[in-house]
Amino acid sequence: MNFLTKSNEDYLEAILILEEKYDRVLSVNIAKFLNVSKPGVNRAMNILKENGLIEKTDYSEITLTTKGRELANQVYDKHKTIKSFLIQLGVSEETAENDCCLIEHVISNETYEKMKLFLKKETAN
Amino acid sequence: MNFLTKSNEDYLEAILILEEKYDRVLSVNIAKFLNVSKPGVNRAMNILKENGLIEKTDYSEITLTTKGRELANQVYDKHKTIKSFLIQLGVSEETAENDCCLIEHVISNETYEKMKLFLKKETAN
DNA sequence: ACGAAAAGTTAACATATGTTAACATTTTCC
DNA sequence: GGAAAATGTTAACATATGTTAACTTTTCGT
Repeated sequence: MNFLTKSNEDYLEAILILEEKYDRVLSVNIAKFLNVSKPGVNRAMNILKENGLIEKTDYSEITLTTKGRELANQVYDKHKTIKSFLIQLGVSEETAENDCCLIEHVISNETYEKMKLFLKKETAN
Repeated sequence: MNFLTKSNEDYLEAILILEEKYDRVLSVNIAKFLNVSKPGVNRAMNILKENGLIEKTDYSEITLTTKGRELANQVYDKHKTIKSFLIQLGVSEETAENDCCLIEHVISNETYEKMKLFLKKETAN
């Protein structure tokens, strides 16, 4: 799907989620949201920036570029779809949330498509 | 489920699979099977040995201990169940094989149980 | 506006995992 | 039995990712 590592995909996704929730996104918010250290966030932001996915200067807040927002949305959509799929399977909301974070990084597009198909069928009833 | 990393779980599983197929398991077979280098196998074997999961001396073949075999079977069972689940979902055999290798390392027990339940229901028809 | 608190950065370190190159040992086969 | 091939090991390196400690910059409150 893209050129980011799992970890950086998570950072990117977190920015989108936090942006929807608050007016601006600070490193410290990402750190708290993902339960990682501030230097961890800092390094990830540099990588996202190098890849043209966010805009940021030293000590500034973080904003998604158009490209970054698109990619983040793709990742987040996948996240939400897999979560719904797991819930449909009978998994609890909490576990679904945890597991989908991990599954979203490893499954093929084919499996992802089949999950969407399954959801469509089940929801039709 | 256990104390091994994903990677070492893969190495352990590979030993079980190769053991079923051939009379004895050599490092080079594992390297070919997993598509990794010989030093990679060597290091992993040392870790498995330290954890009492395999028996091996320098330059010797590799055998699973009772504990190692049990754990390998647990991992492999999970592998096979997830693969069946994906195939039941409509995923191709090849993709199912690839994806289950990755999924098996990340899903919770709860999700795993739901997959088994789903399979049981579907197979009942 | 200034000092304290909060946030961000940098440097140094740790671990997991993969690699290649070089070397050691074992196996195979004439 | 000895040389060549196969296999195994070690060392050195690379990358991804997380950490803590120390420092810098910004923000906030009075």
